[in-house]
Amino acid sequence: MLTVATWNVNSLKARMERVLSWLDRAAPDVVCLQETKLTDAAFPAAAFVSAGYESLHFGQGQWNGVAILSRLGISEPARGLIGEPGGEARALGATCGPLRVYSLYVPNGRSLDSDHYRYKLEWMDALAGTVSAELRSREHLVLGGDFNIAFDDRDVWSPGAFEGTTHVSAPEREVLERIYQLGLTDLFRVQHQEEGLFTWWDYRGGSFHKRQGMRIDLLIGSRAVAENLSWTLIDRNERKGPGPSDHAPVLAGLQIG
DNA sequence: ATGGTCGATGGTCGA
Repeated sequence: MLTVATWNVNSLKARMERVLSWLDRAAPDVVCLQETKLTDAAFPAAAFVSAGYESLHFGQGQWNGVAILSRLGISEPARGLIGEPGGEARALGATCGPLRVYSLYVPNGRSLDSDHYRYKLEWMDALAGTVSAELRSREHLVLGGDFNIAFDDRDVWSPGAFEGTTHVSAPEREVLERIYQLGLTDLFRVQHQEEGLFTWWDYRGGSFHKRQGMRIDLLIGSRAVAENLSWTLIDRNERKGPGPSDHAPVLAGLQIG
């Protein structure tokens, strides 16, 4: 059994204590982290070594920043996507044992009429191209990330509340569908079909306790990964207690390796 | 419910 996970930590500096205790408890083999908000120089690689993980980090400080932790070795780093717009630290690829892994922090989009929304769609185009290229040589591909897209209405607490906003617009859902059509699967959704299973809750207004969230953090696997999927879960407990990220980790168990 | 919260900052902005 091989466990992969993704978690938007919303500042690794602010979250490090929780991340280390979660690693100890959840014992994942490969972890994709997003929003580290660190420079590469400030990334706490030594602390992860002490916890048993090799790591790669692609950061810029202040905003964005993605990392991969691995207990299965880590090699062949890819910083950024093929033809990626923006030049921000939002995508990091690595080979971890039998898996080719990407940690992804998709642009938020802000609003449907903003340049940042167009940037989001262009960024997703670059992701589709990169995935397509990776699939030519890799059988076992896993994308873990904060996609900032709720693929269908089951993935938001109130479809009415999201009308006219980002995360649910048809172009966003279509570009994610294009990635699925390359042969990839939303690993959590294939096992859990009900509505109201979320990975992100706004800090404001007690959203978590009101169960008002979105499912935007995804583990997406190629066919060879999906065929060997054993279990998936959202670690809701990590959204509780003092000093949580606004995102919960998502985990998957694979019968690989 | 456009934010009453966070985290980057050290003004406000981004989510």
